[in-house]
Amino acid sequence: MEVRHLELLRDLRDRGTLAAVAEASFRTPSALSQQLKTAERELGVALVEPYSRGLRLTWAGQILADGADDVLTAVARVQGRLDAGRGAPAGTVKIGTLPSAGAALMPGLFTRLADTLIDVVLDDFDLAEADYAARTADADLVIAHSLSADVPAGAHGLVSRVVLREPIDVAVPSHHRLASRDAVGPADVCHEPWVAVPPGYPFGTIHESIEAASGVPLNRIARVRDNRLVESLVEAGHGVGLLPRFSTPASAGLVLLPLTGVRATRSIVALARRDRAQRRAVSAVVDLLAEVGATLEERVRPARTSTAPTRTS
Amino acid sequence: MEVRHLELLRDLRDRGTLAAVAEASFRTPSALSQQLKTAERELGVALVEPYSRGLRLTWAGQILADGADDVLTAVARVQGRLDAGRGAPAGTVKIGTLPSAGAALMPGLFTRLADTLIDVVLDDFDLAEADYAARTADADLVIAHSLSADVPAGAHGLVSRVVLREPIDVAVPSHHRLASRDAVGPADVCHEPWVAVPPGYPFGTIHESIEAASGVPLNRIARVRDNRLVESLVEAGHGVGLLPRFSTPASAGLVLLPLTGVRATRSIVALARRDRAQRRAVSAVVDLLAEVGATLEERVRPARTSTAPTRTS
DNA sequence: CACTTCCATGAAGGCTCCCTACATAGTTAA
DNA sequence: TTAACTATGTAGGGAGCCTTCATGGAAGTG
Repeated sequence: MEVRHLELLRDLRDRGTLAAVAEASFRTPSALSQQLKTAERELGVALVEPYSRGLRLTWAGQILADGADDVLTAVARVQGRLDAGRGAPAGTVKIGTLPSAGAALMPGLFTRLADTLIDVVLDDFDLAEADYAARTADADLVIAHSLSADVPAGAHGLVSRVVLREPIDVAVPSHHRLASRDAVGPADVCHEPWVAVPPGYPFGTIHESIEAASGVPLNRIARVRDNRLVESLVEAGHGVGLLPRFSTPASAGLVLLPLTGVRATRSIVALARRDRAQRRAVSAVVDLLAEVGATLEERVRPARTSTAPTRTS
Repeated sequence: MEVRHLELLRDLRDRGTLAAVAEASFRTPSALSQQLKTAERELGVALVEPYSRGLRLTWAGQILADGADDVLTAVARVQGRLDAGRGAPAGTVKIGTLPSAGAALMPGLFTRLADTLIDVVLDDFDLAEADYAARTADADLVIAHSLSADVPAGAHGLVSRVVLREPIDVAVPSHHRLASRDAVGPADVCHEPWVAVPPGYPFGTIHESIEAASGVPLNRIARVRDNRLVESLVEAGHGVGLLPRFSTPASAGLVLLPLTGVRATRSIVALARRDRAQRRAVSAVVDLLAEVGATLEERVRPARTSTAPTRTS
């Protein structure tokens, strides 16, 4: 039983096809196919079977793929202990993030990393909530979000940590009749024209909650994905929209109002595969992200406290 | 970090010198030396340092050697799960045993293995109690014994299981004045001539306990290791001796008497390295050994119950 | 102190095995 | 049917592991 084979089966389970694994590991499908054959010959069991255009793991293949998680985690743990004995964490951490959370967190992270030996390579992608988990195959750390729970869908078996709980506010133009309010509820905003999102996209559930709470179907004048686009439409007075509080830059043209009466918070979560999370540099970055997140929550909340008393839970 | 390197460091830790590891793995010391160099280059840390004639692990080497235990155990666990899914356990199990316990256990084990797919390769050696643990590097399973506790000295980090608790009896010639007794105490036997063991050998502690309990120094007419030799000297009427109850064949010439008043029991223990213990065939053999042990304990105890009531604890 | 023995290490070369390149065959969708 | 995707098989190059042989240091022995 060779670790190389275990790793291949894990990657095959995670990426689905041999071709995808080959591309990710800079090898040819042929090499991997031969490796599978070798593993099957050595173990005397079928590990994969043809399925549709590609392959599917047999029961034995699944056992080995799952076992690979344990083995590779154990290896990573040893590496972590070695690093710990050697001094400060170092190395390169590959981070993939959803853009808005990255905008809120990365500046603070980069500041904190300045006097460490850790380098960060940053990638960003805008995906459906359930698709972020799969990106942990490529990146050491994936910054995802979840609107319903504290751990996004599909993150089973991954290490996850909430680094920030971010309120989703209602954005209105600064000359709007509601602009001077401290907060708004569903009844206040249900008759406004809305800059909404395409079906299935993250904030959609909040739009639906407003409809459910007020009993009024929203007038969606636009369905866009990009938050900067939402901002510009709202600023121009075409309607109101939903925007995450910390990721939205202060702007003269619009005002963010806390939304009460419906759940309007998203959890920003750092996801990592178990083995990658064992790396000392990776766990250090997660700690720093949580620190940045706490700073953001602190910095904004007291600002409102000065004008109006807040309910501290 | 390659598993091959971890394994090498573990073996080096367990066997002491590169030459010993080389011999055990059918390679040359040169190959291993080069492998160590490669590992040090890849990790950027010194793993070994010259010490006396040989090598010594550095702190980093120790971390990796200990980590190897975890990693290789995880690998073995996967193998075990695979075997479990495949049906009956199979393969070859290498057993090393102390001779007397082997004599008691192996016949029953071989009987039970007859209709399985498991093969056993048997080796035997007579060692000091603390030296059995080291043999787990060579054999999958080591049958050792412990007179003081349930786990022999030096067995830290190994899987151990008591398969049999064996009383150590006083052997007297069949025409001896005590031969008709049901049991004897220190005061009964302290004035007899004794066939004893060399200093440091297993049963020595029991001889000393008899001296301590009776206050009489024993008259040791001989100091021998081999139990068959003890038997023949006792049968010939030269003195009395200590013999393990189950490992001593029924013989017309001598009688075994339970020894009361001092601790006179040894634990027969199956030892295995954590990774080897994960193999399905190995754990199956351990189960069978425990079964054989239970049978031995059962078969002998009720026999005495019929003549004299026993204290069941 | 010389001799022996047991360590580890280094250079040179063979050999195994892994990967790439290229060709082939099966499956799905347009 | 064609195109695009999958996996698989064969042939060949190359990296890396191991062996052989030689060297040097450390400990024990006469």
